[in-house]
Amino acid sequence: MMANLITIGQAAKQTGLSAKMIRHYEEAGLLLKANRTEAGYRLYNSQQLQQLGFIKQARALGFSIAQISSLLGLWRDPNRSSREVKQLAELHLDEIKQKVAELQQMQSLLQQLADSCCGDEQPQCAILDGLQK
Amino acid sequence: MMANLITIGQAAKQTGLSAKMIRHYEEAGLLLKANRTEAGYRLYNSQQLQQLGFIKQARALGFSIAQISSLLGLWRDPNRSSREVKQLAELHLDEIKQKVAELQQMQSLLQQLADSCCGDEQPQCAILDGLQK
DNA sequence: GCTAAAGCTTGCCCTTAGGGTAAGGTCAAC
DNA sequence: GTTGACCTTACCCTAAGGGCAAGCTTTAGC
Repeated sequence: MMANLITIGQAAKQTGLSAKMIRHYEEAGLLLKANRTEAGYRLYNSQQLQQLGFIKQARALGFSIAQISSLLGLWRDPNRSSREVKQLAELHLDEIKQKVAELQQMQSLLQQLADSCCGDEQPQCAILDGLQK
Repeated sequence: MMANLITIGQAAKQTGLSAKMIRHYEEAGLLLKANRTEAGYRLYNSQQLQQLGFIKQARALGFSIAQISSLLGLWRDPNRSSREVKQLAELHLDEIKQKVAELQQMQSLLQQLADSCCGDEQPQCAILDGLQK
């Protein structure tokens, strides 16, 4: 069995994460404590690399560390039901939708103010007036 | 002249901010150091209340403390040009638009994954498969 | 007048998801 | 044998506050 173990810097390059993130995920409990060399260097195998990739994808979709912890638990659980996974995903989807709505509300109000400000050399400014009200 | 000075708790109630936020804004330099009673209690007048209202409105539009510091500087400056204000607003508007775009991208990808997950009792799950790839 | 409650003060730790830096140990190449 | 690249832990920093503790002040009730 070719162990093919790599250090954290290699793992970082291969996954696109930073070494700092990988240590952070370990400390946060997403990963089991990595094996170490005699000198204390962390060592990763291909399975752990795959988990790191999973985490990266989940982060890219905006899942929090806590949510990813749950997702990884389901991922590792052969008795999971996809319903549980979908529930987690839809909860997060709702969070995203709400954030989008909030931001769009801000955007709309701010755009209105900006549109009504002539943006010239005069001190009179509809934006400041709007904030003052 | 009826001074009409109020303590921080009253100011908080009247502005809808928390006392903690008001102290935070003072410490961050948005407000001049509030006058104090002999016992050290902060006192606010109507002008300062108006500034707090301004800050609250600006926060509601998503401006950061640093941006609000600039906005307040312009607000207080009789020689300002509305062009400067509008520039700040449009910079922030661009930030918001970018954030919306990022979130909508996440939303779209996550929705696709969720849609392709049947969400039943089986362990096979398109969401986990998608995160694994 | 006394006392209890409510309000104020500062100071410290906590949150998210890491980034940055320092001091020091380790490994590989030359 | 030494230099440079890599690794380790530990600490402080971010934004915008929330929460709590210890202690002082003011107000209200009796």
